[in-house]
Amino acid sequence: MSIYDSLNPMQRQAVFHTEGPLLILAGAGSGKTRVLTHRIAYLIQEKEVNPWNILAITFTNKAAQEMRERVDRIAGFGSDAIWVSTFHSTCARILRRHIDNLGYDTNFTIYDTDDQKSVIKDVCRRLNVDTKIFKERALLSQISHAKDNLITPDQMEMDAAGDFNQKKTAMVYREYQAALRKNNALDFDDLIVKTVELFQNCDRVLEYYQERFKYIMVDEYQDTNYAQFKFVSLLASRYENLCVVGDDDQSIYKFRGANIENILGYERVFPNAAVIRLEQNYRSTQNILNAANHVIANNAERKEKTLWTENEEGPKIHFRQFMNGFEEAEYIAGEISKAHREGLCQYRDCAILYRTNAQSRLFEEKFINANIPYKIVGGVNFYARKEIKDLLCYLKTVDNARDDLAVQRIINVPKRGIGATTLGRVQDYADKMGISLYEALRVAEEVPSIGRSLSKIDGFVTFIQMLKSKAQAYTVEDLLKEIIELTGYVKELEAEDTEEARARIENIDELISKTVTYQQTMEEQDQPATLAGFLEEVALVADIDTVDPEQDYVLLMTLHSAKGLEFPRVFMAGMETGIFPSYMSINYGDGSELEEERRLCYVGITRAMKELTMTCARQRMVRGETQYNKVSQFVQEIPRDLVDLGHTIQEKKPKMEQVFSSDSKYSQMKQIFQTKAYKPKEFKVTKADALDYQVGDTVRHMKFGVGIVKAIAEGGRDYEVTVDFDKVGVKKMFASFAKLKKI
DNA sequence: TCTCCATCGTTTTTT
DNA sequence: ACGATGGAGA
Repeated sequence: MSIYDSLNPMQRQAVFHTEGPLLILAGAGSGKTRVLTHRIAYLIQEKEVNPWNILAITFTNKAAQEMRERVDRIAGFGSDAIWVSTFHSTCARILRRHIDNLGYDTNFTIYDTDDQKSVIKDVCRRLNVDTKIFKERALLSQISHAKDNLITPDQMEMDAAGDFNQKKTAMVYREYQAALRKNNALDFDDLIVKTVELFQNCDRVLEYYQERFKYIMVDEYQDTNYAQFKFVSLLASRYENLCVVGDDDQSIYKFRGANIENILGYERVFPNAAVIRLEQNYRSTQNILNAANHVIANNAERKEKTLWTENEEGPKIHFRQFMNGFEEAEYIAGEISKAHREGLCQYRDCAILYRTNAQSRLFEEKFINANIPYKIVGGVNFYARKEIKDLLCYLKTVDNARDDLAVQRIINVPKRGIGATTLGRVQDYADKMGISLYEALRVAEEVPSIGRSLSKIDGFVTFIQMLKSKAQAYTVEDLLKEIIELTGYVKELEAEDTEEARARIENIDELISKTVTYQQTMEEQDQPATLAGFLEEVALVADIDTVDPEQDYVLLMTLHSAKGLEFPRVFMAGMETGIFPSYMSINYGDGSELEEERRLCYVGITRAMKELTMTCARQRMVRGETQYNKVSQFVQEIPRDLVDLGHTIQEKKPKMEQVFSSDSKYSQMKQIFQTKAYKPKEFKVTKADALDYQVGDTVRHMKFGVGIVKAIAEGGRDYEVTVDFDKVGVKKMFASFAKLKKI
């Protein structure tokens, strides 16, 4: 009896086929993660491959972590030497060691979307490009697409020929790249592009990694772009042990440059590739799978296949139409509440999937009302919050003073009386001398007509220099705390004394605890905890990575975020024409967009294991105006006999008392909602009648660990508890946020 | 230099 | 509806 006996014949074939290129076409729920983990175990145990020689690329950090854990469980040991991570993290790691070959510093900064926008804006201003005609967004997306396809500014300009607009874009692209280089920064796409460039320019480096990664696996291959394809094929070109797993029906990132040709043309690129299909689904009931199969069959551009299952038939797909979005949300909240009360499911068994992030709001309202714990994935990134970005920019400046953007952001935060005029003068001087902004600040006395601002600038420079000198000896945590202390950032917020300010302080505490976690993880892995490492990790996390499977909450997310996940109970909300499929895919494009939406729908349906509910509203507020939408065509594509329609339309006659009670509840709720907007990740309960701990008790906090309660103060809607933690010292927090447990 | 207010556009999805 | 942006006034 071996661990491989539990696999079906196809899965076993895939596991045992270790040499040479292999394409696994894995339908939804066909156990591909199982195949990948067993394959890694097989390589290590039976083929005696050194774990060190294995590279596995996953779509998210969360998937990477899960894969490592599962390999650990079946292979027992050695899994920590396997390199499992996302494309972006993998490339960042390689570049941190070798990017000096391309003339960058190895402590480069990674720019997020906001940073990119600032750079583009600046570039347009310098080039006199009118951003009313050339939208920053459009420019960025064109640049990004060029990078996805490894097109350089020069090439873009050549391709433009006589096209004026295209030429202008190429110009902006070139200038944008120059600005990034000057700041010693890379954007997300650059991580891949520069790694490919590195491989192409430095044979030695390429050879090293080719030898190192003798066995390569890529998950979610249908969503790779050309640059990523180039990256893996360069790596694999020596041994050709490249195993890719994907499903063309689940390709949903074309808008991000994913090239479906990568998977469809795999056999052309690797003529000796073996192809294995996994078509047995182990996840969903027959009804759910049938529905999915019928929907996806409407797509013309696909590899024909039909998933089947031996699972039970299961309940029908529930479909409900409501008068408006409120009732829709209320219904779903009610259903989850009921099922939980009756012990049919835990909260974490349920997920609500929608097309756009904006749709999460209604659910948030109703969930607070119904006291259901939930977590919203996506939306505004934690690290994109103002207070977080400010502090991170301090860290960035300490780490890489060439990052002008970071310096610009913090130079007058908190207010130091250094305004736009002064900054402009220094910037001009820096440009003229060809030095970075920070260097110019250091020699500010040489800047013409700088006047009284000089002393203020000197103060700032001294401050940063002081931090820099401490950075070597300090942990990231200490450094961050020092910055907070000396800038008075938190003090300023405390003085504001608003709900909003308190929420920001909460976020800052969260950031501190993230530095602690980082330190711990690095120590566990026996790696040095560096400032650059922390900043990199922070830049490359997706919100979905922070989902904790141990915690019992309902997950709310977009269909895109749900890729790769599964839930016993799935609710697909907003099944309306114009919402899903989005109006963009209907009005623009050539129909391929609509097919992508349909694949998205297919992904959604196949997330469900036991029960699937689709809902829609007749009337919906979108961007402040009321829309009347028809039922989504995707719903119509499911055969009638698979669907349970409930009792016609869910018409709810509002009773007087309901109007009143819900009204007052709504205003109550709205208050909470506003504070929550800064802390949407945690479920907030209303003030507990009594806390089950008191001053002097020992309590445990999820992140800060064990500590002793020093004080409890009445604070309006909530208790403010002061705790002295063993690890992180004294903290003040709100009882309902902190969820302290007496021990 | 900072703060307040009006105007504008934005949204489909994300590493 | 909402946030970002830019202009005007203090």
